[in-house]
Amino acid sequence: MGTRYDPKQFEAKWYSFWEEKGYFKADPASPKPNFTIVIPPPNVTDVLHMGHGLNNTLQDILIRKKRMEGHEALWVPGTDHAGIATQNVVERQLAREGRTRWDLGREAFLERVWDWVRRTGGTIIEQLRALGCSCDWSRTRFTLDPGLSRAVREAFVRLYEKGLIYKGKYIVNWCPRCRTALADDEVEHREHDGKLWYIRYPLEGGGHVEVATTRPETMLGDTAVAVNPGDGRYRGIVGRTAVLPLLGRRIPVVADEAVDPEFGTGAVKVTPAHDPVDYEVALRHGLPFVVAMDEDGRMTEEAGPYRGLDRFQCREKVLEDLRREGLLLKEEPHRHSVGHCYRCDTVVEPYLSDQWFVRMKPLAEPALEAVSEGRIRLYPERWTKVYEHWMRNIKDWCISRQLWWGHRIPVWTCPDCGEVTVSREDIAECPKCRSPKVQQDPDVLDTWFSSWLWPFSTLGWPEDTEDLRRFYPTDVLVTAPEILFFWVARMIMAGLEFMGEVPFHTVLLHGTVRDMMGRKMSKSLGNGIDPMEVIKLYGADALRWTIASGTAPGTDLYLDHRDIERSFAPGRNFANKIWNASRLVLMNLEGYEPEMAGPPRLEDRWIISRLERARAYTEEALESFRFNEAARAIYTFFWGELCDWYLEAVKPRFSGEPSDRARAQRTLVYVMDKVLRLLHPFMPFITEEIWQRMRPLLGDVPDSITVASWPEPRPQDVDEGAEAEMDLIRETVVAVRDIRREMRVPPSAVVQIFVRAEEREGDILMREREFLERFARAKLEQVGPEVRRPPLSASSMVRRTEIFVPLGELIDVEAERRRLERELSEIERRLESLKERLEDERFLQRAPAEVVERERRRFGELSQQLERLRQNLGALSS
RNA sequence: GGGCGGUUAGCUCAGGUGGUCAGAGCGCCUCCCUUACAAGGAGGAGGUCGGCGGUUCGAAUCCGUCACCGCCCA
Repeated sequence: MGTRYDPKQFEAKWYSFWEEKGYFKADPASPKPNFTIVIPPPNVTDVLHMGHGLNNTLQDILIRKKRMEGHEALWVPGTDHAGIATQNVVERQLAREGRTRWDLGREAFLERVWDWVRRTGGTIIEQLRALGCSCDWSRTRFTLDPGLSRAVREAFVRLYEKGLIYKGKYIVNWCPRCRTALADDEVEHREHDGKLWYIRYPLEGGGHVEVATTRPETMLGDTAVAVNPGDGRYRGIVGRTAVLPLLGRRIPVVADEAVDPEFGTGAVKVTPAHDPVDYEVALRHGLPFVVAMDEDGRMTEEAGPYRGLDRFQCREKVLEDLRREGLLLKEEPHRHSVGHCYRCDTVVEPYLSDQWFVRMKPLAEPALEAVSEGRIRLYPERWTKVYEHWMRNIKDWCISRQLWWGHRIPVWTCPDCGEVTVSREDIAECPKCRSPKVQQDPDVLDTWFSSWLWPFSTLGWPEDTEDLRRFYPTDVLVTAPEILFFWVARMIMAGLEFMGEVPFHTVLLHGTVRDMMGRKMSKSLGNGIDPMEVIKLYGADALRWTIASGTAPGTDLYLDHRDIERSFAPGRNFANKIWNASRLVLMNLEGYEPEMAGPPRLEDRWIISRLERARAYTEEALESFRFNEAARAIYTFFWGELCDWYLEAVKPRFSGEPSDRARAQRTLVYVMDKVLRLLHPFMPFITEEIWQRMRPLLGDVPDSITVASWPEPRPQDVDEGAEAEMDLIRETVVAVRDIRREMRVPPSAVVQIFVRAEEREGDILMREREFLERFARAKLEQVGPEVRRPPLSASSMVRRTEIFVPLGELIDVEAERRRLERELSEIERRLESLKERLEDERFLQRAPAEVVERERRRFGELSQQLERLRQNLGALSS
């Protein structure tokens, strides 16, 4: 074994081994209980980023633990076709060649996207392997696979037949760059410093009305001016006719509750085809809809002289013209939020168009109940409220997208007889009039319309497959809260609607990966950390460790992209510690014969007891998704107890008496085996590497730690006596070390120690004398209740035991005095506050008896210590 | 405008149900290349747990309020 941890030597090797052995492959016929996770499918366009690293590390920890616990563990991997994102990538490539998708035509374009997907779409899947993810790759799915496409059709047709899908002309969010509609939640609102312009609209028959707007270009589509019916200022003009400046269109003044009298002048322009609120107003008042802007964000015929202008150019031109005509009264700074396309960041335009919708209310109700009744639980719990609020206020879901890449809407229209056919299978002729001219709707479905089926479409739905029967519902869904509505909520609806059962019982919502400035890591900001680079430099285990120990429930993970050493070295250092501790153990296991082992010594009982406590804590923390606390429990046990104390304690025994040596070896093998198992879900590679080296000594165990059993509770291992005794030894050692350091005793010098102790403590110290002497670099001269303080000695107290270290010339009386005085004042301080409390009648009456008792005991101990300290301080002067 | 989260050591963060909980890692300082590990060992300094008010015998921990930061929804 090399002296340094070098993950490159073994990570790839073990991953191949696991795959070859088929450990990640779930068997639907197995008698074990299930544990299933479906991966939040990354976009095919994605390369692994830290967000994936976080998301998938957590899933892998859960799935590996359950696998070790003897579950039939299935983690279904796959990717999402990501309609807009993927299409954008290829469109950008085309743009570089000076072409558009229309130049190629639908078929050739799709060919090209498929080409690209086939070439690079698998990248992230390979990268997940490097991370150590134990997915069942034989079940890898893609949302455009034939099976999943069938699922989409089935879902669409069923909803259509139930009357839950309809087509209609509505105002939708339109991205003029992507040339498609977006769902409400695909729009990102951002505060923007804009302006509010005040424009004068003349009234027929004299007078005028002033309106305020943030989007003056839309006035070209105005069909009314509206005021609030309760607004006295405008009572007189309701019902009159205004003349739209620039175009001369005659438009009525109407009164509508939707108008906020506080906004601007209290009178607003109404643009029904380009504003969702105005759209509603128009319906109420029977106003016409004038589409002044087209799907590219250019002005239409209706805009008259502005026809053909881009919306932003048009705004400038309109303002200029109004100014010239003296109709632009003023402009003032105005902060408001502007919607942007979540894929390309273009400013979104409300746009009136024909779209397909899903009626959400009927789907949302059972999904809301499932969470409210606790059939699905969200962690952290606070998300429950967010979920419920959204579900109660749900709006219909616009599912059509004017894209080419995606599932084509399975609706055909016959131009001859007008028949509309919705079908699971493609049709070539109209089922009613046999016309071969039937045409399929050109639009595709929102990507989420396929991913909301993911927990069961990946298992074979709508076929009644063995996998589906066996593995649905899944258990835990691990994802980021950002897609709680996009995805999680809709999966719950789909699961209930199509499977009649919730898709998972637990949703684990983790944080976001951010940089040190709190910004979300993203490629566009250039603040990302490439997980592959981290793996190369520090190993996948180090990466996973950093993630796990940095992930408190629901909190964001902050990483420094400018100093990745700082972020990941701790994980690498821990791995190195594990590596070297294992080397020590393995180097000393020669001639290991467990049957020869003699009785356990104090440290043996102690470390086994501590192991059990660490095990219990880890278990509890993991079951409640407190990954960071589980990681910390293992870390402190391994480093702070096993390495710092136990390994040091047993070293001499390697060359000692054979039965004692065998006992030490046996304990080491036992502890290492167990702690490696506890660590395995976090650091699968290094634990496998070391476990394999120990395996010949472990007896009848599986071929891999991946399928070794998860450590079970062993309450009988907890040994409070051993823990208390070890504490005494450890504290005594620390006390002597303190004195050595304060008195600048050379590290190599051996000091003498005299201990005044009660019989019980004295016996322990005598029994563990070798141990104590080696750790403290000291010689234990005298122990007993009557031991006197030798002259020229430094002293210290461990509970009721006093330790004296005679120093002869080495003693620095002043330093010792300072040391004792420091201790003294600390004890006085604590005594003072204890005294206050114990003199407080109300405390004595109302605090639980055990608390009072504990404080009394503490007070007694401290008083005694104080007394001794004072004596020692006094002795110092003499 | 509504909702949620955060504000704890120089930095990044932990601290399930209120009573040794004032912690970890990194950084800093001192000493040590002791044959598992210098990616290490032994120690140390450093915080009135954002402000104010309240509940309580007792609050970093519960409640209210304010300030700043961030997120979500409209």
